[in-house]
Amino acid sequence: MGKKLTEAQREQILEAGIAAFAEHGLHGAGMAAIARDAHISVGVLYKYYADKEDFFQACLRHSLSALEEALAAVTAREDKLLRYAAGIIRALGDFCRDHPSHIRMYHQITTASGDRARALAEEIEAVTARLYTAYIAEAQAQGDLRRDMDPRFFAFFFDNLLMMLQFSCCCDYYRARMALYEGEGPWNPERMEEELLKFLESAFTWERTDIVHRDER
Amino acid sequence: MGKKLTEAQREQILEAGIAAFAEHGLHGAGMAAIARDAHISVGVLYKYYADKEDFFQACLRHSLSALEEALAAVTAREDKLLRYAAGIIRALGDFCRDHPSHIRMYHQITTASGDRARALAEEIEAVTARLYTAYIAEAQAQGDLRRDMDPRFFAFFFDNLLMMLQFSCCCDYYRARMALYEGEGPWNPERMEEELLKFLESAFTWERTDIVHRDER
DNA sequence: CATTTTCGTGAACCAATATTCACACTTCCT
DNA sequence: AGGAAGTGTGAATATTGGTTCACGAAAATG
Repeated sequence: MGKKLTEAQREQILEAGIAAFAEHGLHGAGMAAIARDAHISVGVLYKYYADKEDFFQACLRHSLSALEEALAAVTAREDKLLRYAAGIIRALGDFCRDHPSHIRMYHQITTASGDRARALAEEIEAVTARLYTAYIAEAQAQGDLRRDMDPRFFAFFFDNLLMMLQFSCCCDYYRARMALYEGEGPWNPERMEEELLKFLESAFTWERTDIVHRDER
Repeated sequence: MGKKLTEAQREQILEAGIAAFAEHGLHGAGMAAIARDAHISVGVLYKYYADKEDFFQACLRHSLSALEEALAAVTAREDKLLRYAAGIIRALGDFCRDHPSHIRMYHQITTASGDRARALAEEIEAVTARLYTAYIAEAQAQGDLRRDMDPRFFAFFFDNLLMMLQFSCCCDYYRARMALYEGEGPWNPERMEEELLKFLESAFTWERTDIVHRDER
């Protein structure tokens, strides 16, 4: 009908794209289905975006800016390592609840290969990687972190746990997998955050000494 | 032409399928390409397997039996928790080196959704989930594990770290991501295993007490 | 108000690919 | 050896899905 698209519609298109890429993968998502979900025609997708790849890039940038915003708030606020970790965990948990399909899309992206994978990893992970590494190195210098480990490994393991937390929250496969560990007593998000913090606290601070050791039974 | 397939050829077909599913995903892998890689015609795929789904299931079962074998050896051998953890880490590291495409295929599988995801998670993860949970609960009863945390969470976090380790070893995206943490000094597998064990050891054994605490600066 | 430009539409086109099937070659049986 | 049964082949078929484009409707222009 010729009327120009509103800002809300453009947003709707990107969200429809994210949902589709999240559900069916970069290759599996269909442009026709995306257009239908966004209540526009396929033609308009190709007016605004050169092709499927270009559209996907737009969806990704749209999502990343929301994520960066959520994390920046925590980084500005906290300075003690464990409080920082707690803040990040909380912020990511909220993001999972607000935008589950974004997380699912990130997960789909991890199946890329070759140069494509490198470029995407750089774009998506560079922010948090540098953020965590700098923070953790600083904490070690301040004495808030054990000194017998390379801080880069800490940042890496920390991020590994956070990624799995997000996937376990949003992706069907990882949800089903988590259910296997839950058994009869299901976990709630608060409980999960609390236990992960306990786990991290000891991994962060405890150092093996020759004085402290348990019986060798 | 017309000669019956040898056992080696049947193996070759399954490996070609695994490589294809690993590279392009369940949906993206093409039967024609699989046949070409396995040096057989498409027709034979449909003689041995009803359809693509059936063939995929055969590939999965083939791979899972190899994985179970690798893990069973460790479970039978070790009984002390940290030695067990070290054995599992080592065994999975070896498996990654020997069969990287199998790990990549597992990763692709995690993008499934709905009932499919549940069924696959059950099939793939149930073995390790039960294994780790039982082992860790036992270790806690024996006093090898801190008592202030639910053992199920330990098993879960432990497996989370192991999954990420495997993906970081085999999948392009996760390799690129790990490189961001490595910086200029790349890590070798031994170093990684060692650092992960240190990380786990403190998380496993350290308990917060009111006596020990650091300055609040 | 007439004309031009911009924008959205969706049927049509085309490339990719899962699946089938008539054929040919091998093996087995008598 | 001769025929029957079994097995692999790959061109042909049908379907799916990305992309294009001629059309019509809305805004902009004068």
